[in-house]
Amino acid sequence: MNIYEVAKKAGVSIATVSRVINKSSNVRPETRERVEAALKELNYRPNEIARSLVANTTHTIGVLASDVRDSYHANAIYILEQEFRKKGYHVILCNTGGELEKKKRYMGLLLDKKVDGMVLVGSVFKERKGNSHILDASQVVPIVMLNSLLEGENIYCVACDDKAAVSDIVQSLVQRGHREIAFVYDVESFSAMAKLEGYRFGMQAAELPIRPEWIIRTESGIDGGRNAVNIMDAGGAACTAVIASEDNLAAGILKGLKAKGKKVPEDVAVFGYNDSVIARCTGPELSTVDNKVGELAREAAGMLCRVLQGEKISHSKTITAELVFRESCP
Amino acid sequence: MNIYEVAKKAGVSIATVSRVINKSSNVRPETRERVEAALKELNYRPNEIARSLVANTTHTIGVLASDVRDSYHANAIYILEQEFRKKGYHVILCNTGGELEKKKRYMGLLLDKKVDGMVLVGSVFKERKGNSHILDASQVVPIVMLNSLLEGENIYCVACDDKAAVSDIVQSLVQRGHREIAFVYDVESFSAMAKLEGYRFGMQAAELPIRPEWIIRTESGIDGGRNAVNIMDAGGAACTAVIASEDNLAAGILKGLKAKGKKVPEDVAVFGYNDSVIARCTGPELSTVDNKVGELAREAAGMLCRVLQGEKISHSKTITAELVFRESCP
DNA sequence: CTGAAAGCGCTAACAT
DNA sequence: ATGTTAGCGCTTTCAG
Repeated sequence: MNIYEVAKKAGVSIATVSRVINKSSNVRPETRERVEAALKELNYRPNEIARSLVANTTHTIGVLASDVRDSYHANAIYILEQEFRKKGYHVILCNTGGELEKKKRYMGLLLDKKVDGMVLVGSVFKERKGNSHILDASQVVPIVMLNSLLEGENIYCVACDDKAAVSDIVQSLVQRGHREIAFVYDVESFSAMAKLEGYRFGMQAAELPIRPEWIIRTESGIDGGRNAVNIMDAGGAACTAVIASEDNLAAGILKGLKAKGKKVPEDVAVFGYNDSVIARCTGPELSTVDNKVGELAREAAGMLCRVLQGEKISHSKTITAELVFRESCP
Repeated sequence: MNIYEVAKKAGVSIATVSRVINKSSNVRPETRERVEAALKELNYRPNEIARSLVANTTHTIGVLASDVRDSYHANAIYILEQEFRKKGYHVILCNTGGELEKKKRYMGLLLDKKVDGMVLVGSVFKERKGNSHILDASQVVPIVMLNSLLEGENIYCVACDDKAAVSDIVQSLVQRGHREIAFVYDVESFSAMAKLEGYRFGMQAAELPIRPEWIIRTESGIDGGRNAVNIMDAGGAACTAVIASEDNLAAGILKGLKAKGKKVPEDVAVFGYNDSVIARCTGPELSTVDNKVGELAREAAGMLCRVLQGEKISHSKTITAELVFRESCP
């Protein structure tokens, strides 16, 4: 079933069929009707691959994330897909994991497939050094980075101000009388580093000393959180509040504290990050940070679409997070 | 940058370039080297769109799920993407939501884009009646249904035996002395209905009566679970155990019970479903069902790939779930 | 072993 | 207003 068959059935040339399909230029109403009848009868649908080849645009966006299973990524991807769909774009999803090689390979494949643009979800995409693959790809298609920052002609960034958010947490905790506050994180991502900076900044702003044992790096996940409590304990780091860089870490911390007989929030206040469903499942429920992933994703999709339409837009946008207070730090 | 430029640089015809790219037939080593040098030097990469057009295959799979934010779907999609990637396929992701119209539209778009096959994730894709869009699409490309069942020439199904799993839960509960067991669910999906059947079957097998107040339909999510407790309470349905069709419902049930001063598992035992991260975050941690979504997804991807390679395979495969006992029902 | 040329299904410039 | 035709970038007969 192709355009030739339609043309034959309608008794016109393929050019005319193409015209009515694309609602372009002038076609005599009479002819148009004949063609539309043929279209309907044959149940014709244009081959998008052929269209892509000639139009040199696929209406497809490549979305890279390290791991969709992470709820932050899942949320971002959901919104991205919805928004792009509204604008007529498909989304090719790629789970790159953390390895640089894999990210590079994926980006190459997406370019081969002629995506119109890319969105890199999460701060793992900002490498400590060597972001040349991103720069290279941006020579070909526009790239939007969701929650990391990278400068480049054809690169656009939307990020949440994680530093400010954590600094705000510290301030809130200080107001509640806390002076010994720990910070727990897992991976050394751009975003985790921003949060750590926020912690440091907040402590300094409150003129509080920072003991090195209060900054704890652990494995990811609940077990990582639980383990962080052990590390803190072993280090003799008594503290009355803990800020975790992820809700799941905080959930583990809750478990760890409970195991040590500490009450939350009476003995120790706990803060998570992301406002994921986890924060509402734990007992006590977690105070956390709503880092507005939906808003970021909506913005990211909007930016990319505007760029694709040839608009000139600002290269970066920051969104402010919001603290959510629940039982673990009322 | 196209094959013509490479040909020119190497001083050969485009046919020869194509041959070395595709490692096909005989090319004189000497010529091959010249071409490979040109390839490297120009940093040439074939245009996959053009290839797709002539090959009539895109190496792309459409994956439809109602909502990636759901951790079950996210898990499925992660594995699907990984597995397909290994075999050289890309994945176009579609979040269809629950509406039939949207599902139909998406399937049409994917066919237009000439995907090589589709995977429908989750039991929302099996309609009560009117699955003609799926049947129609299966005339064009093979379709794999992950966790629902539909018969068709070119349709393949991988499902978890949810009925058996819930029936097993009931049996376990009965062994622990429970006789008054409730079942809580949210949407009336194929899978939820299978679980409900399992509940009924299990109760009957244990020769226990089923009171209608024990079967509760509520909204989705934590609040739905919490609400289910109120409904049960209002209905005067005293029971000593509750089985939820989803972990998040179970998490809500835990909260609801706590609010009513009931202790879990002492007063009421609670079972979730999915073995999601939620089950390990709650206090007490949830007993739940590991419904092997990873295994299902791996199997689904494997089946589709085999079908695409022309293999004849069985049209359906069932995977057995596993009960996971934690604090809410030790 | 290599090249010329047809064709995948479509759009768009150019004729008529 | 409509048709003819030349590509888009590639693979694949078919000749040589």
